[in-house]
Amino acid sequence: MTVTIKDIARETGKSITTVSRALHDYDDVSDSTKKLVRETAAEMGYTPNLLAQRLQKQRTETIGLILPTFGPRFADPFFSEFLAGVGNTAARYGYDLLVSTKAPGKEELAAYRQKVQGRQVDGFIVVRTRRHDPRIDYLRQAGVPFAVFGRVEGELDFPFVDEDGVDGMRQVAEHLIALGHRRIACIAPPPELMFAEYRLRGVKEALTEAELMIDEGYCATGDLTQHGGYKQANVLLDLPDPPSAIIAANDLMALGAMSAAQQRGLVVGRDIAITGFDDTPLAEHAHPPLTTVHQPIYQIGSVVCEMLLEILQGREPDQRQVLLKPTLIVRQSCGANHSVNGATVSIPKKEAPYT
Amino acid sequence: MTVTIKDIARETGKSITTVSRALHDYDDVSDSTKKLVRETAAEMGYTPNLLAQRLQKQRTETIGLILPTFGPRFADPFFSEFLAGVGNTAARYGYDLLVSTKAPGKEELAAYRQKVQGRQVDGFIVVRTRRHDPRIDYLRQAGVPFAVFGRVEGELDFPFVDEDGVDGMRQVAEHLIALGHRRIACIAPPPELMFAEYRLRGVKEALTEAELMIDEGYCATGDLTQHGGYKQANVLLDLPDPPSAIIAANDLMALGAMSAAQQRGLVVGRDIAITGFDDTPLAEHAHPPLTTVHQPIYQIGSVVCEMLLEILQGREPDQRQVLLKPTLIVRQSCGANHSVNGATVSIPKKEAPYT
DNA sequence: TTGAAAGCGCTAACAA
DNA sequence: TTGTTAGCGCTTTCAA
Repeated sequence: MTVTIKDIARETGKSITTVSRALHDYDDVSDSTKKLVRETAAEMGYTPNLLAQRLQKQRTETIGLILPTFGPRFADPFFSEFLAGVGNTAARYGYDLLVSTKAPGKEELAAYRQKVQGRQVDGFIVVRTRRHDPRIDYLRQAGVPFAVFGRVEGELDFPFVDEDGVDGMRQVAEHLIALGHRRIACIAPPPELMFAEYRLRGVKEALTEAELMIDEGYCATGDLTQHGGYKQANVLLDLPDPPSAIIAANDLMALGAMSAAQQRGLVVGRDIAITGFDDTPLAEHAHPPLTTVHQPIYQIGSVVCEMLLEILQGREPDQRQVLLKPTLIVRQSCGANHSVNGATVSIPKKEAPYT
Repeated sequence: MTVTIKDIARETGKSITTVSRALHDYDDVSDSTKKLVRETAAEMGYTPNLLAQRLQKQRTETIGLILPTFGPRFADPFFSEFLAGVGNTAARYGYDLLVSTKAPGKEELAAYRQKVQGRQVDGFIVVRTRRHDPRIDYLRQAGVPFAVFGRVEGELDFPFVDEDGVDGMRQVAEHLIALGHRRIACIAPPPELMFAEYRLRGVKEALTEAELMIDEGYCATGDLTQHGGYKQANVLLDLPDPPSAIIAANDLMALGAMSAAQQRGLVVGRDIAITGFDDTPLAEHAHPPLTTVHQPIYQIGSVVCEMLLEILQGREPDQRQVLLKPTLIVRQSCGANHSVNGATVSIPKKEAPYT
């Protein structure tokens, strides 16, 4: 049924060994036999059985990616692009990508173990790091190669790519402060996520420098979904002294916050400023378009995958730890400018909308 | 380094065969040896080498999923949820998921071939079908098991799950007609996609029944992204006699269309009706919330995966061909109702906004 | 330049 | 109830 190396051997009258070496272009095989072997292989439609090759080589040429899902409805515009970055890079190196989805927790860790011990992957890509990340602890201790999108608290002795969340959020907060905002609230990510720390810190640093009060009541925590952003924005807007600007920790929550504000009849970009983080395609086409921080997510996927692959091939990656400087993308949701059909018009802006 | 069955054999003084059978709970092994073997296996931290098992069994216990990407920026809120549905189901059956991303075309087909011939997968899940789908032709001809999300033109002799796009779009169009709309335009998907056919047909059937003219100029084609929806909506709105309602073929394009309309100062849900398809979480939190057709994407992923797995295990799936009846989700973007903080209020609606 | 033989880790037919 | 043996498809010493 399927053609094996043995069939080619029989067909050409050569030995299995010779066929194998001919196919791999060893230089101790005569050109004539090489030619013969290759031609018959092609004729017979031979393709190597990767399983057998891998068993022999003790390498799987597969990298694992276990996506942490939160809740059943896992519609993240973020991960699909990341996945494409990782996948395309892996394919370029001839590697396969083994993907699964698991909510953070025991089962998740078990999935890592299982893939390692079943020798199904050569290494892992880890995403969405937690402050103390059991996945990284495990991989480190087990000696399994891995590369990470994100950082953790404590020892950063592993290869990673991350965006500089502190810097990104500083830019956002400084921008809002420059626009005259004084009552700036934020919707933070779940605190166990490492990037929550950075993004929050960026906001706080900017506020402190501007000598603005940091009110704990102004800092809500959302679950990174639109719904979460919506709920938390409502909490903030219900405060006796509501904020004039809301910094959401990601685009999805910003969108939710926008819809909460709009439902109250507020005009986003005039009555209230709202900003996001990630610059997903959603941000550009939101209404109004969302001011946010750009994160080259496809590239990040690509680079983190490349790091891992270099390591797996025994090479030293160009850079082992990459911290990307993010770019602030100013659109209309913060009221800084308002572009209609390409023209930029400024919008009447109140200094302190609610006072 | 890693523990194999041989190590256990040596340790227990049993033969390799006995160990293997003990671990698999064969009933021709004495309880005492079973116990002994299992305990030592556990002690030594044994986990089977799946590669070896699979080579022997000639089954990979892996299913392939090659995502067709369109353009570099592939942020699809749709696929991640689908992926979760497929992935979780596969995991439940003990199957792995091999994922890659390829733009439709030669390389894509080559990827299928390579995975089949390298015996890396037992079967495939195919998504986003084209009218004449070379992937399905190939898999059919190669005798590789597969299950499909979507249908194709011609012979439907394979297992699939699909939503009834005709019905879904009929519901949308009929709803708009009932609301008094007479100038209904649509932004269709790329025509090579099979679901374009169904969704378009649904619209046309409803319009024909209502004895409304179907103007070719009223049917734009978008690339399923927000940007595409934005561009095409602008084309439609620039017409001398612009539509009073725009039916977009998916949520993303609907969102883009909304932002185009809003940029012109139109109030969506009052001056113009806009509808989507998919009911991604984006729809619910759009501003205004988007009237759309619900598609249980997680479930679809789960069911299509289950079908394939049943087939791979030699069983007959419960249902081989599933056509889901979609549900119309009426929100505010079509002007039918307008819900504020849970209360439903009707909005003044113009019969023919532009006349 | 080529081939025989061992072995990657496992399963399964067969014999004992 | 257990062990011997062969073999999945391949790579790689080692000898010829």
